[in-house]
Amino acid sequence: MGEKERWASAGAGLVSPEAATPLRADARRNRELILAAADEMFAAEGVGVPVDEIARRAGVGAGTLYRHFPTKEALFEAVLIAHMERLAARGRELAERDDPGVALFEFIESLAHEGASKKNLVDALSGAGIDFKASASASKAAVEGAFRELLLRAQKAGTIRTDVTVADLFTLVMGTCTLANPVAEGSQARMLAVVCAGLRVPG
Amino acid sequence: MGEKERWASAGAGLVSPEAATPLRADARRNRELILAAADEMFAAEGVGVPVDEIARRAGVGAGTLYRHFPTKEALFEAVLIAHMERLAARGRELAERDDPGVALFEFIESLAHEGASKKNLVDALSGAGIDFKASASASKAAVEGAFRELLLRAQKAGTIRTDVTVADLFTLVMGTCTLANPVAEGSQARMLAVVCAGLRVPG
DNA sequence: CAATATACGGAACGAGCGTTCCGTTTGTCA
DNA sequence: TGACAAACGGAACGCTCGTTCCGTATATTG
Repeated sequence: MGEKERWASAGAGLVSPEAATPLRADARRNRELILAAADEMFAAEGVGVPVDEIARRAGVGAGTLYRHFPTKEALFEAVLIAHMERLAARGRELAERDDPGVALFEFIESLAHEGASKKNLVDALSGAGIDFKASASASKAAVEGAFRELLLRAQKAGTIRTDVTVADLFTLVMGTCTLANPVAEGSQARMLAVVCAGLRVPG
Repeated sequence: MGEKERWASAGAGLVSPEAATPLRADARRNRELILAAADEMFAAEGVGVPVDEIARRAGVGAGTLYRHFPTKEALFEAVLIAHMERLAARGRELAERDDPGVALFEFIESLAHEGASKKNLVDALSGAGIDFKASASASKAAVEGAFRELLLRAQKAGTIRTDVTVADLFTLVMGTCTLANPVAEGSQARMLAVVCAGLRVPG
């Protein structure tokens, strides 16, 4: 009774209007704790972390976690959506900039920064074995849309070579994140420098 | 007894001299079938494939598989070593070339080609959560050594910017492989073009 | 403060998968 | 060809992990 629907709207996050019955205070607090814990754990250990561990980290029982997110995948999606919405917002903000070239480069940097050591986000954005449904794919589309506009503008301005696609860039930038271990200091910066240099129109 | 030792030398593959007791004919044949099946399955489905499925694909029982490779990880390692040895050989071959720049670019292409749609190799080479022991890390070192020499020569020749490291390049190139789905035709080629362009010394 | 729906915790269940065990088959060698 | 070690197949075991269930606790409302 009504629980499925609450889940659905909760999954959509900031997008939909508030659910019919507002959550009880402790429930809302726990929901946030779970999301925060999941974000950290997924980022640190990958999607393989046991659900119980996330629950423990959040200081709640497994049952509580499942009350809020009916499935591990749903939890994962909720975490991703938060990241993607932040990214999309950043993209829209950069679209206002004057120089399309530096706007694109700054977005690329944000992308890399957000994705660093978050293999989940990386996999999700590059589409590796993760199939989105409904709200999640909408968020992904928002990110891609913002990125596409930035790229197009920079290409029209003559700063960027015209043969690369949004998907190419996604993969390239995300690739620099898959190995974000603190091993090599400045490694990611150097890689991004190479990519950005390679993007400029030759000559 | 003596089985552990046979495993050890079998794991080292082409490197060590032949084991004391030569394998029976059917055993040798099955070993090859298992390796071939594992290579295909790992490449297609990732390291998550059940061992039983590999055994079935190879047309043997699970027990047989475990007789040859005492652990799933051992099987995985054996597959990887084969790939790495091929790569290292290619690197040594290219080190003979006249133009250090094109030699490096050709090696990068080989690397990308070998790694395409083989997430296992990608993860292994970039060091993502896979810890090698003994022979495997030797193979990895061989690949890295060959790569390092090619890079150094090209940098000395003034073709390649001097701030990038072998590790950077590994990550960058492997990044172009993580999404090798047949979605975008020519995507990998374009990405490699960007990377190679970015590697050249500016000006 | 009492009544009640809401939410909680954690034990228990079941599926999937790596690994082992053992009775049976087959290659090898005299 | 007969005997024996080597190798085989696949059922069975145990562990991990996602998910469910239910008795208990607590926020909310009048």
